[in-house]
Amino acid sequence: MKKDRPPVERGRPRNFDRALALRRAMEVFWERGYEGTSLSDLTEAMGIERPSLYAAFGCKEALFREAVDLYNEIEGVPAQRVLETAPTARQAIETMLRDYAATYTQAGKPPGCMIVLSALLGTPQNKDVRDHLARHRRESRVALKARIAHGMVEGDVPQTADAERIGGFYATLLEGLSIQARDGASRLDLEAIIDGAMAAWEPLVACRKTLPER
Amino acid sequence: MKKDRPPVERGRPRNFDRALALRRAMEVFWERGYEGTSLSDLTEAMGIERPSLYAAFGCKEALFREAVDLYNEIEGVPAQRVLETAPTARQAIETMLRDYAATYTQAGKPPGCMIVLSALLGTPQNKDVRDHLARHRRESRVALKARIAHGMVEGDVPQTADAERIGGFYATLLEGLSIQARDGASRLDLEAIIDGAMAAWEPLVACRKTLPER
DNA sequence: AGAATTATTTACTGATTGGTATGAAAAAGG
DNA sequence: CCTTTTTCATACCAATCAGTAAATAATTCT
Repeated sequence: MKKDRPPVERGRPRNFDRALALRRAMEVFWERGYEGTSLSDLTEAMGIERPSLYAAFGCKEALFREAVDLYNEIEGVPAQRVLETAPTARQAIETMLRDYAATYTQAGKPPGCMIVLSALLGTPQNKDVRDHLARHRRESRVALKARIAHGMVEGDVPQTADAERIGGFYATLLEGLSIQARDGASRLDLEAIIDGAMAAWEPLVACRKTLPER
Repeated sequence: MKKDRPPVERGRPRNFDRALALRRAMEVFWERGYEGTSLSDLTEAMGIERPSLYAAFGCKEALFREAVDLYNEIEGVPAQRVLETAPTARQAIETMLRDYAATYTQAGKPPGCMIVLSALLGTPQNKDVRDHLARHRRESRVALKARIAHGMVEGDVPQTADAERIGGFYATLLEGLSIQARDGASRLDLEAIIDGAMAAWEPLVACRKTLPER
């Protein structure tokens, strides 16, 4: 029968919003990278205590992977989807690049791509995390090249084009855009770079694939 | 009776090979990044004990900056110099890109560019280190754009070209190459991407600068 | 209502971080 | 030779790292 509970109640117990907490975690990882984010950074941003974090997400690495998945769903999938919906390979790639340029420079969110930036280098013991992101990037490159190959089947890209080279080129540029964004480039800056990259389309697809010499 | 000596001289002669130790430190930072490298990693690689490191280099950040300078001298300056020596802007940029492609994939050395990769994201307290590298990257971009503008003066690039856009494009691609290299791309892979980027040269320089609408 | 269960918080773990104090060894100077 | 100065290595520092144990508060189920 203690009716007089202390007015200063330190922790009010309530179920926290797991999805919201994950979003907050994503933003911190996106901003600081995997190794640059401490558990204290996470709990503070997520508004929960440490044991709640571990109960809900397992460990730091598992939380990061969930955050990456969420990032991919929110920022990556929409930009990737246009690879399927656009009528030509050229439109698909240009639209994808411009979509990414927009997501890389959203106000109030960290610049650049989380999957590109958040675990590039680090200690040997976090190699799994880096490999995980590298696998994501690899899938993106494969999808890009596949879209060009698809254009060759559909006829909007010459049969003689080198899908591997063209895809590698645009994938490289796309990943470079993340660094530009981190270095302060605005959306318009990125758009100008994409203008340049798209000016390359015609000579790129016109260039015949050079057969391996053997 | 104490002899008058220069005030707290920092660079006293050491028994170990300072230049060699610095090279070793550079390689570790290059491989693992600034925050991914611990003092223990450094002392082990450098073959010296911790107090010797501090006596010779000051602190971790100062050592990193010296390592960056050394990296730039060994790997960066030679590739940059061609911007001055090549007869045309196009040759300058193509040669530079291919030189970098070679340095990014040297056997026995970490792939990619230390200045691009080794401190992109991290904790707020290391912001100075990231800014230091960002300044290096900015200078590279400026030099690239200046070389194109120089070509416009010399006549090998049309007066109507947009040096800002073209330079931004090639700088972005160059930084993307570092990530490709980290993801396992070979020198030939990078060369193929550069082939694509150079195929873009003609339409790029032919594209008139779009005046700002105001 | 009261017991059982679930959440959540405080406070802690051992390991590791960047950075030093201290004392031994070696060299230099007389 | 002995003393003074310089260089190195052991051992330590407080702070922070990721991860937990134990205890307390709130909710659920009778």
